[in-house]
Amino acid sequence: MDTNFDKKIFIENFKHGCNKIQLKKFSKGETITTYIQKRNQICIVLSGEVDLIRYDLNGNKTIISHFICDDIFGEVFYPVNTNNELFAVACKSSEILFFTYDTLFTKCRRNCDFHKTLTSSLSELFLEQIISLNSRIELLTKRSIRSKILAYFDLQTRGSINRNFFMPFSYTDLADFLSIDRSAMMREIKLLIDDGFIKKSGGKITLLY
Amino acid sequence: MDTNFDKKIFIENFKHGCNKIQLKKFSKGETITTYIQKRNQICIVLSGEVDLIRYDLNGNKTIISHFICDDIFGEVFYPVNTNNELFAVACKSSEILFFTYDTLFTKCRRNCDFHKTLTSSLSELFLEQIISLNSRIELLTKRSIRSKILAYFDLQTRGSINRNFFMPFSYTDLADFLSIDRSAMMREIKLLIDDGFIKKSGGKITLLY
DNA sequence: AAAAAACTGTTGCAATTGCAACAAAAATGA
DNA sequence: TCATTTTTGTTGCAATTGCAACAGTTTTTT
Repeated sequence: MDTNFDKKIFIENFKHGCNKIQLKKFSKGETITTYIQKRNQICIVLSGEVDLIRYDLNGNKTIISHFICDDIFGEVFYPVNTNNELFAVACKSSEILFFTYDTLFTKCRRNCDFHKTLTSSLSELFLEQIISLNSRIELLTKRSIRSKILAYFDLQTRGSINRNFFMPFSYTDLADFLSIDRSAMMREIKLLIDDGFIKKSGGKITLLY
Repeated sequence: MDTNFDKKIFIENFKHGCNKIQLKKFSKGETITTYIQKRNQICIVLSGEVDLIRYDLNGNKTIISHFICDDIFGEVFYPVNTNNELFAVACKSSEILFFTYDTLFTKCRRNCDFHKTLTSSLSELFLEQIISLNSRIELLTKRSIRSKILAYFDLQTRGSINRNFFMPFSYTDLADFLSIDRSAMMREIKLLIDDGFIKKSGGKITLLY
């Protein structure tokens, strides 16, 4: 993700003591936050990676989303859901910025510049988030495994001249992301190779069409 | 959708002549806009309803999303896509507010209050949008037709005491929204009725579990 | 009021997809 | 370094799902 969001300004301002925002560090496996309604918490990933996890009534674990640097997450982005709790867990050691949504629209005691920056940066971040959600929906609404895969590959090669890319995560995770069975996905990828649509060596995929 | 977005202020300010924002009316079937990259257009539905439509290479029509009052749409929310064009079309006679994303961060000639309101309202609208996209993803990632339907019904009955609701759109459209075959969906709904999970009379659904 | 269009309800059949299960390879970590 | 865990790759089989097709309703248009 390539935002205009200026991390340096954030951290700089943070150091100068805005009292409404907190920066915390987490090591791998630590729970960053649980999604509790009405706390209005917003989190931004400054470094590291974060999984958003749900445990359903049967105890099954699902990774709902995966956040990387500059991504924004928090319970305010989710519809009210009484059925099951969501957890944000650090996959790597990560630095996370915390604040509440209300914070943005009230001035802090020092009336710091941070708030002004934050408010305008936030629209930018929200927008990035919307684009990324829309593109995931675009993939999820494809009606077959083949078209899901191709659409994903296509998205990854946008802007590349050679029409190739390296998988940003494992095939197991890709199946999860596209909400399809892993083995069925692997089968379909093999068929795509046999049909001469793509080439694959390890994590490198090249489109041939 | 229940936003804090204050339409009255918008329109009031518009009348007072902010030169960066346009209000246009469309009658049913009219094309409101085509999604052309780099124009950075943002639209807000003040009244009426709007479909976002894609025609793919085979000429198949897909309704990608359906916007109602207070919803926000525009090409800035979509990833770059060279394959096929998107069209926003009025389903009913509609009033739409137009402006560009850049507009928000530059003052208009009159330095009007509108901009201030708009900027802060916008975060609110963006947030609503993110919540609604997340909840759609939640539905789309369910692995079976039955669980998709139940999750949708569940979402609709949130907050209702009688655990019932009226379909906000046709069953045909619901199948589209959940990205499943309509006949397969109808079959599954019948099974849910037979299994005693739900009750259905016309567009009214009651959950029995 | 009649005609046309869109939506609902249903079904048999075929195709895709998910599931279970396993071996091999790769990555992790003790 | 060796042991353990995770990921990849593969397959047969069963189940779900999509497709096609049609009749009956309802809604919209002329």
